[in-house]
Amino acid sequence: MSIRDERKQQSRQALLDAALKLSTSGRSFSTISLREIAREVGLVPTAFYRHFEDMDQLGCNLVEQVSLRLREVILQLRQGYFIQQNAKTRSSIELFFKAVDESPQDWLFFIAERWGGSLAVRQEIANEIDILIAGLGNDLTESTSFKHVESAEDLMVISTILINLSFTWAMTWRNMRENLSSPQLETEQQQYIDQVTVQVRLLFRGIENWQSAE
Amino acid sequence: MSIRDERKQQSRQALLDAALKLSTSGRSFSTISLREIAREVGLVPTAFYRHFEDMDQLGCNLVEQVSLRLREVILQLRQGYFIQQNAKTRSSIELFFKAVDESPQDWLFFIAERWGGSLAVRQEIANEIDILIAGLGNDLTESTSFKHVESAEDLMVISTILINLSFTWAMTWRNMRENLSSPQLETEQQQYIDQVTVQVRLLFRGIENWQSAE
DNA sequence: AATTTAAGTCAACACTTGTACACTGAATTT
DNA sequence: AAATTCAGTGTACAAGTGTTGACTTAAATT
Repeated sequence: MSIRDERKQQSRQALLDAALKLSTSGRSFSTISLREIAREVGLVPTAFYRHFEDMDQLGCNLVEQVSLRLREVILQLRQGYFIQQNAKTRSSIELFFKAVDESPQDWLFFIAERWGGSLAVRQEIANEIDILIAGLGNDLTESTSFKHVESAEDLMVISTILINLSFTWAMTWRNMRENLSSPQLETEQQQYIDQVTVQVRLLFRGIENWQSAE
Repeated sequence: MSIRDERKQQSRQALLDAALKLSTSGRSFSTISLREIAREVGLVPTAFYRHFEDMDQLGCNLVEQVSLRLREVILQLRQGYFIQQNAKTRSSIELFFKAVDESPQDWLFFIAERWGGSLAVRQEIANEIDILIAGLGNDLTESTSFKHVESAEDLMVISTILINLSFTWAMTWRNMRENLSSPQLETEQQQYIDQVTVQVRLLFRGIENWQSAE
């Protein structure tokens, strides 16, 4: 890549990073301005247009980028769970929250903007969620624990539940960090992990006793 | 109530209604302005301050009002389900979507602003969701289907799952209406009702086979 | 070495925004 | 009947917004 292209790429990435940072610091993507992003990066407002047509386009590109990272993380979580035979539900959930804490901005942006103010961004996220659900659904197909579930559709249903609930878990988890001080936080977090563990166990209990097309 | 108070109340309600309308027409609450709301109502911008300190306060009052209506609807759904003995899951879900279609703005606002741009609104909604969960949880305690579940906490977990999932259902339902044309819409909706029915049956299958504190 | 390309700059525009302040006039109270 | 209250008006201002067009200047191409 030429020097010029490389520098352009850097600026472009800086704009995306700034947008992600600003739209996950208490406000939402649709309330931050083109000028704010440029200012954050140290560029003049008009330079924005050298990289994106408008905020919507930046938003869509940001979703794409964030989605790629989330897919990677979720993939690892899936493998961690399905590969080891004696997988404990609780430790998997702990890993999930660890993943959320390692890149909270990705999760916050993705989940908050799912029903957020920009139509273009919403649609992009909807597509991406379909892919996430399909991916997890595929994993379930190959897992031994669900061999008795005959319908592939039913496995997609389970995947849908898990993905959607996981978004609520992630947001609730992050909200705790924002609202509680450090001594209280630890115990509340443990309690929440317990609670989510019960949620998942309950769900799996349903799958164990499931018969397709009843 | 005096004539003056009555008129004030009317204006106040008009402002709240306009805010709800504007923040559920493709954009979000934090992107609409005080002036837009006043314009929509037919008032001068500064008249806004006779009713609310700022947009955050209006937002909180709006959450309060919307919550009250949602609580009422959910209460009826709960009674409809628990009172009749031969309650069918599918018809209950149909009733749920009917409720969503009857006041879509309430659901859209409540769910979208749950992770939206205004901190004050977010906190108000969080409180309200806790109440919704507790209410449904109480109902479950009294239902014969769940007598075998000993721990009250476990019932709250079920309630939490149902409430959180229901929000996703409502939003997905509404999105279908926005993205599809009328011939396709009907069949897609039926399919989605089927899908959600499976989700709920799966969940209940889990509860049936549940044992607390395992 | 001369020319072209294009990321970033600069100044200026037409708008919208929240809010302060002094005002009007009908409903209320005295 | 006179005085008061207060929802709604009108003007004004400083600050922020998206977008325009003409510019610089270093990198890339010829």
